[in-house]
Amino acid sequence: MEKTTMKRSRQRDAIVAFLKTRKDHPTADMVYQEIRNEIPNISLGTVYRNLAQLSERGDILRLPCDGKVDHFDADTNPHYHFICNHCGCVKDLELPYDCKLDQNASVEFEGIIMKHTLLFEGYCTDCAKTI
Amino acid sequence: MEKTTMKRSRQRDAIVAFLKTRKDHPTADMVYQEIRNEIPNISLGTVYRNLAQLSERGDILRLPCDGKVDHFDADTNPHYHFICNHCGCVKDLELPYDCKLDQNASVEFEGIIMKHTLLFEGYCTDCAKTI
DNA sequence: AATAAAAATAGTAATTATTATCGTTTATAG
DNA sequence: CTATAAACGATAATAATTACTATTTTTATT
Repeated sequence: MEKTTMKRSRQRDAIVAFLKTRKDHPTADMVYQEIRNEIPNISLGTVYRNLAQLSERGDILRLPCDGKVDHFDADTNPHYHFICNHCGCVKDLELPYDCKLDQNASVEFEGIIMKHTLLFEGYCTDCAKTI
Repeated sequence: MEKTTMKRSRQRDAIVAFLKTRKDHPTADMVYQEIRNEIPNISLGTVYRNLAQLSERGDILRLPCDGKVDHFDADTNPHYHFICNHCGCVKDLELPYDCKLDQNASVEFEGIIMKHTLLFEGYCTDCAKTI
C-alpha cells in the first residue's frame, strides 16, 4: 500500500471523483451503483478494494456506523458524524476531532490509545418531522 | 418486547449469568461456545435472539466495535470502551458517559441527537509490549 | 514504439456474521 | 390441567464483504 507502488486506474479515479462530489457519505454499494453509469462493467469487488485501499492510505475516510454498513467520506479532515436511526442517512457535524478525549482516556488506561471514533445518533431533520 | 410478556428460559438465564461473570465483553459466538458446555444443544440462533432481546430491553449492553463483531456487556451503566487493533480485545474505560457531548453536538445540528457511541482504539497492555 | 513486470480488473466463488423460518417444546396464567 | 403464546433447535436464507484467478492495463525501461 505504499504510494510509490500504486498504479492509476480509471475505476479508482472515478470512485474518488464521485466521492468528492458528494457530501452524504455514500456506502460501498451506493458508490458501485453510481459508478456503473460511467463504467457499466465495474466489479463490486473493485469498489470494495479501492475504498479499502484509499481509506488505508488516508485519501478518504471510512466511517464505521455502529454495526451498520460503512460509509465513506472524501473530506479527510477529521470530524464527527451523525446517523439517523430512522432513515440511516449520515451527516457531518461541525465539531472538530477532540484530541483531549484521547488524552483523558489515556490517563487511567494502561495500554496505548491512538484515536477514537465518535458517532452521534438520533433523528435527522426530515425524519424528526415525520415521526 | 414488553417485560410483561416475557417467559423465562433456561437458555436466557444461562446467557445472562455467564455475561455477569465476565468483564471481557464476549461476542455472540463466544457466548455460544461457552454456554454449550452447560447446554450442549443450544442453538446459535437462540444466543443471537436473546442477546438482541436483552440489549433491546436494556438488560445488557451491545457494544458496536467499528465494523467488527459486536461485543456484549452485562454492566449496563453507560461507560466507554477500548478495542485493541491488534488482538481485538475490548476493555472498559473509567470515563463515564458524557451527556455534554450530546448537548454540544445538538447546538449546531438541526435534527435530534439522542445519544452517541464513543470507542477508543489503540493497543492493549499486552499487545503494546509485543509490537 | 516495443516490452516486461507489477498492479488492477471483472467475474465468480467463498466466507462471515446475522436473521428468518418453521415445526416442536416449554413456561405460565387461568 | 389445559390453553396459549413464548421460546426453542435446526436449518435455510440473507447481506456484506473478502478471496481467487485468469485477463487486462499501467508504467518504467529499453
